[in-house]
Amino acid sequence: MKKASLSDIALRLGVSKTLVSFVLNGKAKEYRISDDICQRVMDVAKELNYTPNRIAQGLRTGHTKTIGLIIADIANPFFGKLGREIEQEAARYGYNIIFCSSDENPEKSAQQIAMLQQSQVDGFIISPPINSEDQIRTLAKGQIPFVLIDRFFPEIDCNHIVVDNFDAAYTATKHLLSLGRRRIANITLNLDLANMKDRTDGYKQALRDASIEVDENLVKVLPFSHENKDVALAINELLGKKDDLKADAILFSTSKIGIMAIECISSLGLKIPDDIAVVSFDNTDAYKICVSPVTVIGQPLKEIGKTAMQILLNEIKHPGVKVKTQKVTLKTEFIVRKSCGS
Amino acid sequence: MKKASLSDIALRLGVSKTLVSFVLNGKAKEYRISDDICQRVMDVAKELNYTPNRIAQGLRTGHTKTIGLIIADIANPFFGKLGREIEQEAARYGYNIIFCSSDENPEKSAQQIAMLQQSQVDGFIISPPINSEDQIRTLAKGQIPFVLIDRFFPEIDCNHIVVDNFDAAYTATKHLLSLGRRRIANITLNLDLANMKDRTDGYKQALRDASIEVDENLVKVLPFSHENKDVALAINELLGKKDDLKADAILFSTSKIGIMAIECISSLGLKIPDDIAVVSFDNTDAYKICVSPVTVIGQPLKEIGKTAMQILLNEIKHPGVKVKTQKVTLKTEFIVRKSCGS
DNA sequence: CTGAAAGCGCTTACAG
DNA sequence: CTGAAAGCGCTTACAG
Repeated sequence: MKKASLSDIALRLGVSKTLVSFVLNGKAKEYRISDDICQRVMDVAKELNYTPNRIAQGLRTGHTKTIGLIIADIANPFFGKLGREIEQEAARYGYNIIFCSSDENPEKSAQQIAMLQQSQVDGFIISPPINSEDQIRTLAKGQIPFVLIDRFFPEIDCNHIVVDNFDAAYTATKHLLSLGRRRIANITLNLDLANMKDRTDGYKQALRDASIEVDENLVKVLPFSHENKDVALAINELLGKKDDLKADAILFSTSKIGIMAIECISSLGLKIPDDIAVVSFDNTDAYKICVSPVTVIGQPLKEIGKTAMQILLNEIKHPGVKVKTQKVTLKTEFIVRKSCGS
Repeated sequence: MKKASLSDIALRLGVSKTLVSFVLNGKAKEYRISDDICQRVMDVAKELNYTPNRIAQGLRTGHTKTIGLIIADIANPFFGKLGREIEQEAARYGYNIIFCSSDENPEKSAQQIAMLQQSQVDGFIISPPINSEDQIRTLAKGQIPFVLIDRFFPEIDCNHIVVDNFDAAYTATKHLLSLGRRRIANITLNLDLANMKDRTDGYKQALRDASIEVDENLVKVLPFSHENKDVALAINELLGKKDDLKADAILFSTSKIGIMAIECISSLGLKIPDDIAVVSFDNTDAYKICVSPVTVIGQPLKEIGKTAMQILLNEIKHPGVKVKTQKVTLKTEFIVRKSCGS
């Protein structure tokens, strides 16, 4: 049994599709359609189990009520939680989310953007990989609203909502310093990524402000597709040295790194915080039940997701009107647990 | 600057849309279109930066190349990882995924199914909440292919792909028994959910097979929306008793429960596995860095996701032909770590 | 080999 | 108050 369409209802009632459309879209009073006919349309619609074809609506009206979300990896709890917040906010306004995991790969994200454009999404929320500047620039020239999250490109003028990464890393590093740690390391990802760079910059600045020279050997940069062995190598280089060359604390720039690193540290038989203090970005669940619960920099995921959707929906509502680009920087929350000692 | 359409190309070249459509869809040789014209169409398409409107294609052809995914919560790493596998497999065939988190709420899932139907998805992958039997039954009567994952309704004949929950729980419980544990508890979710029921059933059977009477006081059933306090209450009831009434081991039926429970156990100052042995469903990252790395029942997420998509795509490819419903049960992997002692 | 035409299911000026 | 008609951008019989 095929789905009922507008004309099925119209035919049945001997009225025009126009009428049916008006009634079903709540424009009955606007067009002063008689209560009688109005009621009959509704009745038949219910009887036929009518439900509008959004694809047809989309073709006609030009908006599909779906938005495209491109993040690094939906399996990463950080992005999963962010996705959830975005979904929730979107649902409140009847929008659907198509998600795409880019794996921080600009070729993939380019292809995903193209695909989503073909699908006529009404807007994008993107966590752009490195080397995707051109894609974003092209997007900025186009008509489809979008907002960047988690990172952005300082040189591109467009909506974005990020977190004060510099400040967060600075705070975390100072915390470590205040507890007497001096050989503080940082394990991070490709520094071409603005957020990662800011984190490492904040870390370095805190050291300098404490008159400690930055030792580049203590900054380990991992590839995006890092696996346990990459992390293990970094940990070995950091901790497998003589006492006065060894790191006595580590700042992890992502929780994915942190989890792998802690697993590695434990397997080496080292104790946190006694042998090594540890602090990490992202308040992931794993850190709560860790050998030594991890002191973290928590990000306001709810606020990021909600704000991103709000900005997007606002632009979708008012196409053409060039509102000021929204550049939002949110504060993080520093949560002290036991992994830094006391 | 508006997006170029088929007719823009046709107009420019003074040919018909038909022709352009044929060329761009790789049917040039099938319709023996001259190489010359073929080339010119391609050139103009590139020049105009043409890209097909999938929404229009969808309206015309009846398939949108998008599939709807309904799971409990994309922020839950279990579903996040599953979503990732599904996305990956879907992408290989040019399909997009719209995801919806139902929160195990049947009203929400009903609404999401309706929404996705209106969006003309080509198929569904659903992890159905309790009390959604009617929705699934209705779906089964309809034309849109779908496959259930993680749980299913034994009385409804439809595609599903699940894991041998009974066997997994049985194995885990036997493991605990073999290590001398006798007062083994189980913390689970609403047992109306088939997978949860199977887990608890497997647990009970293992006890019976070891001639141990099942003590219903040791089975704690939490609401779906459980929070720390709910888990804390269960833990207190299990461990806050006199020695011979106290549980000496717990099987967690989900990792979400497990993580909360372990956090709670730690905060009580109890040691795993000395004070209490612990084993859990789902090999989540958190368990690897846990106070005492947790022995788990790992699910074959990759295979679940991949198989589900395969079944779905196959049905989409062959509409109408009523293939046999696919009912797949996969094996789990029992991974022994330190949380049960030795 | 190529084109005119219909139609997917809707919305929305326009006309009366 | 109501309807005929156009059109969103495509695909696909059908005809020549």
